[in-house]
Amino acid sequence: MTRALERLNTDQQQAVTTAAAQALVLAGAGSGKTRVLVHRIAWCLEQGLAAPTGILAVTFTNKAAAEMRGRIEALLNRPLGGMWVGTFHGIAHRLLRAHWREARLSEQFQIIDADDQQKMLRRVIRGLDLDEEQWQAKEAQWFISARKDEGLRPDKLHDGDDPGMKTMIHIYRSYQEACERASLVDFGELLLRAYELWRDTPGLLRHYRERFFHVLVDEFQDTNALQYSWLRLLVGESANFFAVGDDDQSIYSWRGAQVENMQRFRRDYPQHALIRLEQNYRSTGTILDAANALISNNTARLGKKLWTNGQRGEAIKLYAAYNDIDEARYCVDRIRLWHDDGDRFAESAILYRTSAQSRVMEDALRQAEMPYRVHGGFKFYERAEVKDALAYLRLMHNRQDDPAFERIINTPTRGIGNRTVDEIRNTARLERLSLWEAAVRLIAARELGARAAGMLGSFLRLIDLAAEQLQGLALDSMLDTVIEHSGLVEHYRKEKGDRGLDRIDNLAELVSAARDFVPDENTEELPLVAAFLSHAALEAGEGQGSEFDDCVQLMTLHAAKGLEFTNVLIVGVEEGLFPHSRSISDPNQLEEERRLCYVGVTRARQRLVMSFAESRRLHGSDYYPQPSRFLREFPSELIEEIRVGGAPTVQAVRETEANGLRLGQRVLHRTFGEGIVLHLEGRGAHTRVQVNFPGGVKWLVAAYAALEAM
DNA sequence: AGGTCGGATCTTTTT
DNA sequence: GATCCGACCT
Repeated sequence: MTRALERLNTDQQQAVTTAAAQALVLAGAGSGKTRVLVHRIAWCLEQGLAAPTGILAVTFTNKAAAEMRGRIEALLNRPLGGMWVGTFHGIAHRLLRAHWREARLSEQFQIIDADDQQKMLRRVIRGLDLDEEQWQAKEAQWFISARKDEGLRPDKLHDGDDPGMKTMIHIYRSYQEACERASLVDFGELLLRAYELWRDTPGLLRHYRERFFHVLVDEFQDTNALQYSWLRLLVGESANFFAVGDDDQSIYSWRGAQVENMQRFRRDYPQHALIRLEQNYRSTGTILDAANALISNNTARLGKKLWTNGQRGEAIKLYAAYNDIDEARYCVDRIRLWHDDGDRFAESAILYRTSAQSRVMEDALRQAEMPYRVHGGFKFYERAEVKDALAYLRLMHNRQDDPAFERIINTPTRGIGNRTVDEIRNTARLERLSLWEAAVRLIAARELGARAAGMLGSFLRLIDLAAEQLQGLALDSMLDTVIEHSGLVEHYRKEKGDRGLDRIDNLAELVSAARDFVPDENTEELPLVAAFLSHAALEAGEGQGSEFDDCVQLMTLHAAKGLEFTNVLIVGVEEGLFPHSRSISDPNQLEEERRLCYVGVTRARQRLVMSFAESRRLHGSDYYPQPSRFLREFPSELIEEIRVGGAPTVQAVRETEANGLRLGQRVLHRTFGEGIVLHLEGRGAHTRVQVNFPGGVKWLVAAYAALEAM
């Protein structure tokens, strides 16, 4: 009996055994999507359709890649044996390392994270003598990343006689030149280079096409234009392409993901098999009915309806809180009851739309002395002190690494001031040199004051000398040496409060991370230092440990995708917050918010609680939001409303609507013209409406404004 | 060179 | 309300 088909339902078996070269699996939440992918691989191997070396499996997150790797090995009961399993970025990185010459990269190239990228852009913008108010690094970063995700280089862009666009393109070009000079590659660049590598090197493409005849992609709905082109290039017309995804869980369009890739796949591969996995093994019937009803309000879906053989389960609880603090208290009470009934804390998750909402929850949890863990937020390798120490290592590894140079030139402070650094920057820009080279030249040319030259010289010597001492050391001793020579520990010791001590602890943690570091199969060919630096950039690492402790789980709805919990509480289900005010006026963004809600609802196995507050403190002032429109999209028989104070019920909101006003509705005003309703506040004669008119956003009292519905 | 103060900003953030 | 940034002061 084949292991590949063990414990699969008929739809899953159909997907796993499909004879079609290209298959698109529409896998609903909780329908066993990763399972199907893993079993598909086992099937191909068992049937002799592929050798391990012929398989490439791609996902988005390191976590998902690690899980996939583990599950494949467990199912096959042996190591991967030459299979490539990784994230898009990890695989792209592996290709670029293997073919750095063809990719026109330096052998020493390093990866910069979003933070370094932004700093670099700030420098570029300054160097171009542009007004930093008008040309913000953040916006330029967004622009450049978006263009790279579309596969566009500066010379492929047209300014359309728009001076703003012209400048943006100019910034893009200058930034790219700066990266090349410093041998640096940002996240988008990894993908774009890897794509161009294949596109422009036919021999290489042929090699990989012959090798990877089986390409499998998880979370296909999250691919961007470039990732799709890259896959398409590899697969060509005839290779096996197994894509698993769920259009209803597409929640990353704001960072370039294109659900349209699912339709594109269907057009590009007319012979494909389309398989739906609709049987859900996770949630109760009640939860699935709610999820189905909610998502049916979206248009342009590929269509899918989840069902289960399981139990109906409890009604969904909807708590109308007096305010955000009351909401948090309710959540804590609720979790306490579940815990008393025997659920572990870790089986309960609190999900929210924005990270800012975690604070009130944390306060309540701490007060109740309930253990909790906040997911997301600061990652280990993103901490300033860790990046400082790594910057030393990076600069010793590659003197052209400008962001590393900038980061540590005066950290810890060593008497090299802004004037000197500016001088170096200018020289670097004018002479097209790296900062390091510019510094060397300035000293040689005696163009600096004696004091500055002395300080700078000793900094350069410090790096050179330490770099020499590192030769032949083990990775953790290297970091130990670097940390010692840099004087970082002394530097942080001076910082007041416990913060400095935390930082020193983290440096020690970095050394032990280096000691325990084992490259995965995507980086094992590299020198250990390079592998470690790449690892630090590509895998920022979770924040604080405690992963195995029994804690209540707190995270944003985005971060919850792919996870499941016995008990889920979705809080702040209010207009303006969820859906977020920034998404309300755009129908596409609104649908994405609804998908986000769908993702949240389908995380729950047994029990789902949603809540909204009558008033909420946000950005330091009080808001009086309406319950979210999403709440009205759930069939009322599935919901049990819980009300303590005088909070408005969803029923009351339905009455307000009966007055003819609805959120998102087009209305006509005698003097302001046509607009869209953004907010509703209060009830009956006191109803106030916020409307987005062409002339700006206005608050009106509904009773007087005589708005006409359109 | 480093500290302090005022002002602007405040969605989500796989890599 | 918190944080991040830049300008200004010491």
